[in-house]
Amino acid sequence: MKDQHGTITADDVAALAGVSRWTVNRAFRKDASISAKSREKVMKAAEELSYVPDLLATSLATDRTNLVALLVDDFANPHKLVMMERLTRILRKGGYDTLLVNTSNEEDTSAALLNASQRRVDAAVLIGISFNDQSLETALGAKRVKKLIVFARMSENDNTISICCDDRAAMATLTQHVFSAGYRNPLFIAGPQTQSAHLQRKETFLSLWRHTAGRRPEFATVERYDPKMAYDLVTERFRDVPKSKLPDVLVCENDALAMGAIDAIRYEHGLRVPEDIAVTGFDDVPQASSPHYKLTSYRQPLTDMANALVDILEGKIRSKKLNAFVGNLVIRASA
Amino acid sequence: MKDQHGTITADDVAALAGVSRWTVNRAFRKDASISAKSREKVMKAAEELSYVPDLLATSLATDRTNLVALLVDDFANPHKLVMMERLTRILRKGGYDTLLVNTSNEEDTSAALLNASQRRVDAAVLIGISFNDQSLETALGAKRVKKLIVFARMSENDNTISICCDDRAAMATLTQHVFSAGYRNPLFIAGPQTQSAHLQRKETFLSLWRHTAGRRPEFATVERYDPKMAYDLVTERFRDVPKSKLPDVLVCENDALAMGAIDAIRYEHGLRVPEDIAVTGFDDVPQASSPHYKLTSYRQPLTDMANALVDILEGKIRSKKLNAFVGNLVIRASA
DNA sequence: GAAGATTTTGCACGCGGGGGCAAGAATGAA
DNA sequence: TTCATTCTTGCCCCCGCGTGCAAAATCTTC
Repeated sequence: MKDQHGTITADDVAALAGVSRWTVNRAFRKDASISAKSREKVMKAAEELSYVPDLLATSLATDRTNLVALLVDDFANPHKLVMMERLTRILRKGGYDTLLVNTSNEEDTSAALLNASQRRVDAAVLIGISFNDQSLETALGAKRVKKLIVFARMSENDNTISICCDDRAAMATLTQHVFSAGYRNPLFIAGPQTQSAHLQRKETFLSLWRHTAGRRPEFATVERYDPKMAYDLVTERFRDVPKSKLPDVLVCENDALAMGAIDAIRYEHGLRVPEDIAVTGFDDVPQASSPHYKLTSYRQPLTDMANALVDILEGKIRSKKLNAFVGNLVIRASA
Repeated sequence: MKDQHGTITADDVAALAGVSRWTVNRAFRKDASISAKSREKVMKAAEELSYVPDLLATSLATDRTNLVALLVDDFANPHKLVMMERLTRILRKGGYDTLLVNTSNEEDTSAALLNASQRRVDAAVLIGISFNDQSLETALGAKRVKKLIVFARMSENDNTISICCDDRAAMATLTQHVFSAGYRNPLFIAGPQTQSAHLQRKETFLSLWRHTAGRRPEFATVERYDPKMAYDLVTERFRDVPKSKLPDVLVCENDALAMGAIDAIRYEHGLRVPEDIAVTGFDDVPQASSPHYKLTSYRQPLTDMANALVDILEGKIRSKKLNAFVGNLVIRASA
C-alpha cells in the first residue's frame, strides 16, 4: 500500500490480494481469462483500497481513449444545448466521454482539432457549421484524429462520416403541411451556406414547392443561426412593403431563425402570426413550444442518431453516409 | 521514420534532427534548457514530420492533464449555454481542455465524477445544481479529482472552491431598482433549494426588502430552473386571484424562471408585463433581450469569473471562496 | 494415476514522454 | 592558457497498464 504518491495502482491491489499485478488488471476487463475466485479476491481488495484503473495509462497502452471531441461553434442556437445533452448522455452510456471544444473563434478550429488530436480522441464530432474543407483535411491529415463525424448535417467529403436526418423527407412533410394549410407565397429563410457540410433543406424546399405549387419561391440568407440575424433580416426586408406583397408564410431553416422572425413580424411590423404571416421552424427546441411562439417545427430523431454515432464508434456500422433518419412534424399554431 | 504504427514519436524526430529523443522533448517545452540552435533543428524536423507531443503520455508522466471536467445537470436553462461557451473559451486560452459531463441523470453524478477522476482531470467544475454533500465527499474521497470547484454558486464545504458573483450586492442593486420604480408587493420565485451549494439571492432579497419596505415579501419555489416550472407555478398560483391581490412584481432567481413567468402572466392570465405585473430575472441570457421579453436582468461578470478559475487552476489564487464578483444590472422594459 | 488438454497466472517488453543527474561542451575569469 | 562556471545534452528509471507468450496449475480421460 505505497500510498505515498496519493494514487493507488494495480500493484497495491495485487499486494493486498496476494496475486500479481496482471491478475488485478485482468479482473477489471470483462473478456479476460481469469478464475472467478481470484477475480473476487481482487475486487475485494480493490474496493478496500478504492482502486480504479487509470484511463490515461490504459489509453496509452491500448491506443484507444474512449474519448470523443465535440466541436461546437454556434452557441447562439439553443438547439445546440439539446444536442449536447443528448450526445453526452448517449455517448456516456456507450462508454465514451466527451471533450467539448469551442470553435467559435474561427481561426481556432484548426488549433482545436490539433489539440483534440494530441489527446488522441477516438473521433471528432462536428455539430457546428463553420468548418470548411481545409479544416477537414487538416484534421484528417497528419494528425491523429481517427474518425471525423459530421452530425446533423451532410458532408460529401470522402474522409468524413455523416449522420443526418433525411432532410428531403422532412421537407417533403413540411412542404405538404404548409401547402395544404393553404399558404401560397412562402419565403425561405436559410442560414449560412457552407460548402463542405450543408443541409438539404433549402434546395429541397425550393424544388418541392415548385413541383407542388408551380412557382419557385423566394429565399433569403443570414450569416449565422442567430435569432437576431433573422430578426434583422425580416425587419429590413419587409420594411415599407405593402401588406399584399408580403409572403404568407416564412419557412425557416431552423427554430433559431424562426423565433427571430416571429419576433420581428410582431414587434417590428405589428403583424400577427399566423394570421398575417405564418412561420415554420426546424429542430423543435424547447422554446418552440412556449405559448409565445407555438412554433410548428420538425423534430429530428436525435436519440437514434446519437445511437448510430455510438455504433459507428464501435465499428458496428461501416457506412459513411447515414442520412435516412426520419423525425416527425410537430404542428403548432404558428402555421 | 518508422511510420508503421501510424504515429510519429519523438524518436522519429530525433533521428531526423540528429539529436537524442530528450532534446526533442525539450524543444517543445518553453522552460527547458536547450540551445537555440538545436531547438531550431528539432522544430524543423518536427514540422517536416508534423509531429506533435502526445498529451496522453505527457499527462501520465507529469501527473497533470490540463483537463477540466465540467459537470452540467441543468440543460433546460439557456444560461448554461452561455457559461459553457465562456468557460471553454477561456479555459482553452489558459491551456486547458474541457470534459463535458452530463449529470442530469441524478444517480449518475457520482459515477460521472468517478469517471472524470479516472481521467485524472486537474479539476471538476460544477455548474449544475443538484449535487449534494455526499457527491462532493465522494468526489474528493479516495478519487483522484484534485480540485472541486463550484462555479456561479456558493458552497460552504471546506473541501470545495467557490467562484460566485456577489449575490448580495447584485440583489441590493436589483432591490433598489425595483423599489424605486415604485413596486411594493413583490413575489420572489426561487429555484430548488440545495444544501451544499446555493445562491444567496432569495434570502438576500427577502431581508433587503424587509429593511427597505418594512414588509417581508412572499416567495415561491420550483424544483428545477425550467421555464415550464415557473410557467406552471404562476399559472396555478394566480388562478382565480382577484387582480388587486396579485403581486405587482415577480422577482425571479434567474431568467429561465422569469421567462416562464412572463409567458404565464400573458398567456394564461391575459395580463400585461410590466403594466399589470412586472418581472425581473438574473443572468441576462440572450433571449432576455428579445422584444418579447425585454427582461430586466443582472449580468454576472462571467469572463472575470472564468479568468479567476484559470488562476485557481494555475495556483495563482489560493483563496477558496471567491464571491466578490460584481456584475451589472441590465434595465429593460419588463420592470 | 499418468498423460494430455485446457485454463490460469506471471513476466518481459512496450505505449510516449518527463525528472533529475552526470558527462560533455561552451563560456568566463584569472 | 588554464581552471572554474554555466549551459547543453544524453541517459536511467519511472508514470500505470496492456499484449503475447511461456510456465504453472487445474481438469479430463482412459
